[in-house]
Amino acid sequence: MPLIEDRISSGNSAENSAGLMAPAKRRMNTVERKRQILDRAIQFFARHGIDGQLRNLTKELGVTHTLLYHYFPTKDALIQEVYKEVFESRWKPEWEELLDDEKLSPEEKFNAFYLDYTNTVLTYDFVRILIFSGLSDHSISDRFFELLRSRLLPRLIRETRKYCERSTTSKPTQRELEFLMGLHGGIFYIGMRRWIYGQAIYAVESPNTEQEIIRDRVQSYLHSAKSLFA
Amino acid sequence: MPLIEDRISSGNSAENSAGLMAPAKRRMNTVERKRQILDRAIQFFARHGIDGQLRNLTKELGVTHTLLYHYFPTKDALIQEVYKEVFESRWKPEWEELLDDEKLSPEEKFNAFYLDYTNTVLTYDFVRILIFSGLSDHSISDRFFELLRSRLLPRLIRETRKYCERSTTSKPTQRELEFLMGLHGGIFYIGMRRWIYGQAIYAVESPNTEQEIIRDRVQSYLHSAKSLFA
DNA sequence: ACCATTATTTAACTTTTGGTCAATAGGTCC
DNA sequence: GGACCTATTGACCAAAAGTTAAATAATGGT
Repeated sequence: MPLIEDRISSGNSAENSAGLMAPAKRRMNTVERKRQILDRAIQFFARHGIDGQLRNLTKELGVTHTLLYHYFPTKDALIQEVYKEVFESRWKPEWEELLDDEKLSPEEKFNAFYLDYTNTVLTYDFVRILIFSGLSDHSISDRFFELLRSRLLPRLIRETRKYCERSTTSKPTQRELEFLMGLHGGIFYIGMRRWIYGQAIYAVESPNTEQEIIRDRVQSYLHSAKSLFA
Repeated sequence: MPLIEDRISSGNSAENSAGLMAPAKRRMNTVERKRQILDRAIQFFARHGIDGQLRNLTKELGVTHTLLYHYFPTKDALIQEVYKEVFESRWKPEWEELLDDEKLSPEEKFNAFYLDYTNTVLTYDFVRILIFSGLSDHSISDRFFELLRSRLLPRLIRETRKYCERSTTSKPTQRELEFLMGLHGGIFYIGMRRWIYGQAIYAVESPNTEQEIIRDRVQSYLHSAKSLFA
């Protein structure tokens, strides 16, 4: 009985009543519906964690929870697809190209990389799902860090050394890596504060300030590296 | 039926069978048992999150899950007490005294503070429960950050300015605070990597290295502050 | 040694929740 | 308009998990 009301008052149905969209398709084609479910599921599990209930998720979609089983064999399968989707859609191969670009200075690379990294990775969905994953089975976080460790960190260390005018041949030391993780973690912490702790960060001055923050920190990191590893 | 076996094979009962402890008290006094439950609950919820099941928690204690209701009215009440306990037991008023100590240099204060902060706050229980709280109702994280914001950050900014030989009278600027959060977040990230992502950090060289890491970062922060806010 | 107290257990209830399956009905093709 | 396909639903199940109430059994005081 309450189902009908829920359907009317939620999701696309509401928008329909405003006359802004095409009338509600009672019946969607498979690929479209699956896409829709997956998109919602990402938001949903990012907000409620993997313990969120399927009935609540489908309520947002305006369908019955049993419909999920038409598209995904089990809840866990759905979650794995959410993980995969979030994970694969966020990692940018361009980052590696950027850091390898011969025309840019180390400083420019750091600034450009971390600005884009912030905008891509430090989103509500990604930060929360990454951490939910870390808290439970590590299934996302391990893969993500492996990419970080193998693809990005070596390049960042190399650029750091270039900036310090040191040889880039030898293997990164523990100390160099840890110092870099200080910068990296400090930037990730921006996402933590915003999406985990719910803090409003530089709400007013916004877009410009973010760039300034990153610039300050990158500047500090590189400059200090020079004196620390001289 | 399986209950009996569980009780025999788990918790203090097992230790008793080895003859190492006093014989199992079948019956504990109220305050002692409550303490024991709370301690276990902290570990338990830190590991499994607030969705961990009471039956599993009490299994670790070697008692029936219904016994919990003799000490706590509801699961949520237990969790609130866990939150309160973890929160109140970790905050050290001495930090404020340390940062106000006239005999120490800014650099010494930063090093001493963050070393102790790391050892006190960056523990398995605290980091995970803080984040579980942030992910759900913010009940701990808000209070913790309020203390941080009102008690610690102003002092840390003041010491930063002293180090830079600037006036300490005016209100901290957004930019100064953000730069400080870079240091702070980078250090908190050590706990994240260790207790959320399960990464082994400087496992071999251990205790000394931690100090070195913090020193490097503090050094970098203060030094850069001097040139950034000159 | 007995009694009152209360820590602890046993059994049972309720709600929640992932999952199944047969029935319904929207859409398309002829 | 009928037939076929399949998206979608409704009723239902079983296990999980929080909660309650009554029964049991240590313990401490007299």
